[in-house]
Amino acid sequence: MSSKKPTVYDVAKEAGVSIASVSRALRKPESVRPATRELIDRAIERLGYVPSGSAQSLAARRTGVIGLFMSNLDELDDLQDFTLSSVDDARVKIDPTHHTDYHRNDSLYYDQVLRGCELETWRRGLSLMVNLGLDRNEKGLTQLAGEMAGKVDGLIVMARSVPDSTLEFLKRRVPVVMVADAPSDNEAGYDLVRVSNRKGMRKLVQHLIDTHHVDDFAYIAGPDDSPDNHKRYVGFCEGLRSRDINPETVPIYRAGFSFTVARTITLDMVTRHKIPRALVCANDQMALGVCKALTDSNIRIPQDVIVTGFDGIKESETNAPRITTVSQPMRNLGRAAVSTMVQRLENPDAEPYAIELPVTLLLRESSEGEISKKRPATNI
Amino acid sequence: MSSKKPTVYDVAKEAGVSIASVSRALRKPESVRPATRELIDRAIERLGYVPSGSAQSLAARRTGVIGLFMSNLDELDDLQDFTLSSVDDARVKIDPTHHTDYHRNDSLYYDQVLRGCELETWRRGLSLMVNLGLDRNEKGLTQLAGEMAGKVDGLIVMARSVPDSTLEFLKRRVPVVMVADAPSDNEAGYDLVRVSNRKGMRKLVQHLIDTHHVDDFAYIAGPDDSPDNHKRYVGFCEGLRSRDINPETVPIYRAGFSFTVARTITLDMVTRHKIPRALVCANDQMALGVCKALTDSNIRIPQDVIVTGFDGIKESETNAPRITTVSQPMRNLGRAAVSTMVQRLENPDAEPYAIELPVTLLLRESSEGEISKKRPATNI
DNA sequence: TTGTATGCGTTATCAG
DNA sequence: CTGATAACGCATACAA
Repeated sequence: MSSKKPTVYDVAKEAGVSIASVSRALRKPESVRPATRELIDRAIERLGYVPSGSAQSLAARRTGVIGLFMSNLDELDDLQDFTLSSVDDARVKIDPTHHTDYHRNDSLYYDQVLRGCELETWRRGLSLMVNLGLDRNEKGLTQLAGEMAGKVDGLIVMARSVPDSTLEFLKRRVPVVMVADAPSDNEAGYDLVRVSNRKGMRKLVQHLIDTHHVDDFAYIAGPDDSPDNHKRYVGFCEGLRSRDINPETVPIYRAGFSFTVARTITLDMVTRHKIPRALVCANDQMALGVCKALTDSNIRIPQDVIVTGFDGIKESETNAPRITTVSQPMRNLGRAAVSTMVQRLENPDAEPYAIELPVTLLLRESSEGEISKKRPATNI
Repeated sequence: MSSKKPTVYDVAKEAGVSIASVSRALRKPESVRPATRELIDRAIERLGYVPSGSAQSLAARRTGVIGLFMSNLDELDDLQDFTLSSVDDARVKIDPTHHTDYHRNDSLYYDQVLRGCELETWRRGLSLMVNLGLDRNEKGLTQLAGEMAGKVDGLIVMARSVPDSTLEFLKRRVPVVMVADAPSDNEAGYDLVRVSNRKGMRKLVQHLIDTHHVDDFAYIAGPDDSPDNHKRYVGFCEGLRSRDINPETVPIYRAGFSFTVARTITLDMVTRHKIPRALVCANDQMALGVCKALTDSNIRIPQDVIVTGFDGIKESETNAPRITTVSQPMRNLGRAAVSTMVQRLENPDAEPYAIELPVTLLLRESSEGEISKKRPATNI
């Protein structure tokens, strides 16, 4: 319809005032006489004027946008070229089996954190810009993240989605908040939002020992380069030591956070009759794989073997039996990240923040056996 | 560290060239002599220069950002004020029962569409800006969406997340792509991306009649103001008529897409002994509610009653029995929306697009009974 | 190929 | 309270 987007000039002319007044009427309405304000509002209404975000940002030196950078690479697996076509019919498909495509489960984790970011930015009147960092090489990643950094006031980065060098680069331009556990605590000049991996795992282990008198463990670990994985293992050891069990007596199996690998490993354990009383897994996916293997081998959970996970993904709850796990406050991770970023923006020179969110140990059938049905636990 | 962010001027000075060359070196590297390009690249590197997105957008008259506006209001229910605190411990909770908080299932739908948008914007080198439109009144909504419209090249709007008036307003400023079915086809001046609701439901009904000889239906409908719901019902009727069944003989129950309401309704039907051979639901949540009610009443699915859903959410697959449903290509909805927007931006004066994505009828145990285990169906 | 100058649409500073 | 006017950081047509 209208050929060009109206600008302040158009509005000013239409209202018979100067552009300065228009700007004021929008930003500080009380600083302009009601009569003229009325005039301006009308003009705006008539023209359908909407301020240009770019110009606003440029002049005000802030965008009101916070960036979220995530990687989760498994997306690439099923990223086929997509083109619009006119196919338009309903296909029929007999759906023969349960799709155990657990490989995409961490997407769910990201979704939740993302949702938390959306909520908190919304609540604060900010916008959220989301960018995936997929298959690119480091140079491409840096460039992509750089472009983003140019468009936002601050960047929230999910764990391990960019290499350290890129992070260094980004930090030079905008404040960065990492959502992740970090190798050492006061690592670098960025803020940190994380969960109590260590304490959660420790408490879990102590519970198994105190309540179920477990003294025969095995640990299914994630990838070595994952700080989360590391912290959980540390917590695991702490728990053991606190009850006078030497962690070095406990076998560790590395399954890289993978359902399939965990399953294979467990099947192998079954074959070799080397099954412990409790299998503690560094995440839920692996716990699910372990359960699958055990169930298929007619080994009872938890009567024969106790299985535990970590994260609290949906499947840990829909699985049979439901899996005892340490649930992360994923939504709140996102909200905390945004809140931290806002603080940082308001206070650029403060010391690096490092906030740690509490986790919740969820005791369920995979360790407790039958649980009496009380009222549902509230969850956040 | 560095007090101010470097600009083109800084780079130009550092490299001993003009700002134009710097700009060119970034935009069209081949249009600048390798030697000077090298010079510039070095300077950029040294200064850690990142172009200002705002300035770029302002000068280039495009932002490279696409906006996604969603509403899903159930978020508000659990949106408590969130503040950073130093709570830092692991809580323990006995998790006594399966949380059937199905009320949050459509979040999953949104997540998937969103994910599709992320993928496609990424693939095209664009950015995605996400905004929630929560509890605001119409005026607030319009303002929020308006602000967003000022920051993006185009706006993708999820079904029913803004009132029509707001839509009209937005359309005056940026191209709009709706993700939704629409009451009448060539409704207004915006583009449309939707799925074959009608055809999917029709095919489902025909299958039930042809294969299972069902001649005794009941229909569990969603909210009246949902075009999706409406189209599905139309398809339902078409399917019946195509097999010489008069749709008017089929009772309709309105459950507003709600698990709980559907469950209640079904329990009532059980009490009154008015259970048909097949219960066709307008979405999966309701189908899940129906199943719950039937199972609790010791009624067998599908031997006694066939139950079907629509959407293909995760729970339709993890439920026991798995629910026959018409699955929507949610990811592709997002990707199609972005693709459509890109086309629109390249071709502003084209006729309104209206693309319709095919759905897939997934036959599962809630209608078929035991299904032989073949290889898993591939899903996109 | 490279440099100069102008415009993009707002905000903000100063006078009036 | 209102109106000129100078940034804001970059792209680009035009000149050199």
